[in-house]
Amino acid sequence: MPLSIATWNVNSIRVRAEAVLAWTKEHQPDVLCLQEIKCLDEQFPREDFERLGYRVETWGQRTYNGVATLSLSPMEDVVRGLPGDEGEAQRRSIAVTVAGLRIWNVYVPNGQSVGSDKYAYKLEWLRRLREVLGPSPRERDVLVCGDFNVAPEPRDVYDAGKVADDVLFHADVREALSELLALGLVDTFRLHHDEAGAFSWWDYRLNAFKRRMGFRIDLVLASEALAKRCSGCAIDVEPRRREQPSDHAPVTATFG
DNA sequence: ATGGCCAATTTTATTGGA
Repeated sequence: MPLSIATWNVNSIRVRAEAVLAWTKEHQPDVLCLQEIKCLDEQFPREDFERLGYRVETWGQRTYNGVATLSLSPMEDVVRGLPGDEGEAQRRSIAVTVAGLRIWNVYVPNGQSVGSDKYAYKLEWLRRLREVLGPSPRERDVLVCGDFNVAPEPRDVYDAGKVADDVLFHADVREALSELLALGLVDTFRLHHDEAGAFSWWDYRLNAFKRRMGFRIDLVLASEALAKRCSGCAIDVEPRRREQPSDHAPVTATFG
């Protein structure tokens, strides 16, 4: 049975509720992973999505971060956060199981600037994600999707020379992403597209979207067994063209 | 030229994002 999984950093669900609801109604992904909901669990517009047939699991926080996973089918074994999170930790991940498929929804830290404390936290967070996934991608069907805040390769940024020291493309974070992939995960977009210039995020400043100055940092990673059944992966840039958009575009992968 | 925009809160500035 075909299954579609979408991931979208919405940059505040309260500002974007109408746009996200319209997109969800139009595309009806089986599972929708949202990042940067920027609200408490009780502020999430749960009922609006339930009216579209979705179950809703949130891991929100005030002001920053926050993730939510929505599913047309029941979700089991919901795990909020990562091992090692402190009591007041940033809320950046939620894992659920849908039809036997383990789905991690992640919002990897941005890192602010190379060499900063936040950059160290980004690398440490990626290490903890790798540890919690452990050998699972080789043992079962696993998806890890979300905003990774890392562009994997030169063809995933608008100008690899210009952004070599960018916090989204620096060698250190790309190495950390490589180590995650080495667990047995596949970047599903690259199963179906070889071209450069396909991006999922554009800075609000600099007129970056119109100038095609983007990064592909929103990814759907699939365990190798699952990747064999991946029938497509696409970035939908339409929502980014509209009024008051998120700075990220949604990415949808489908499995046969 | 190293900034510009956007969202939330601490709101007429500041912080963080990416």
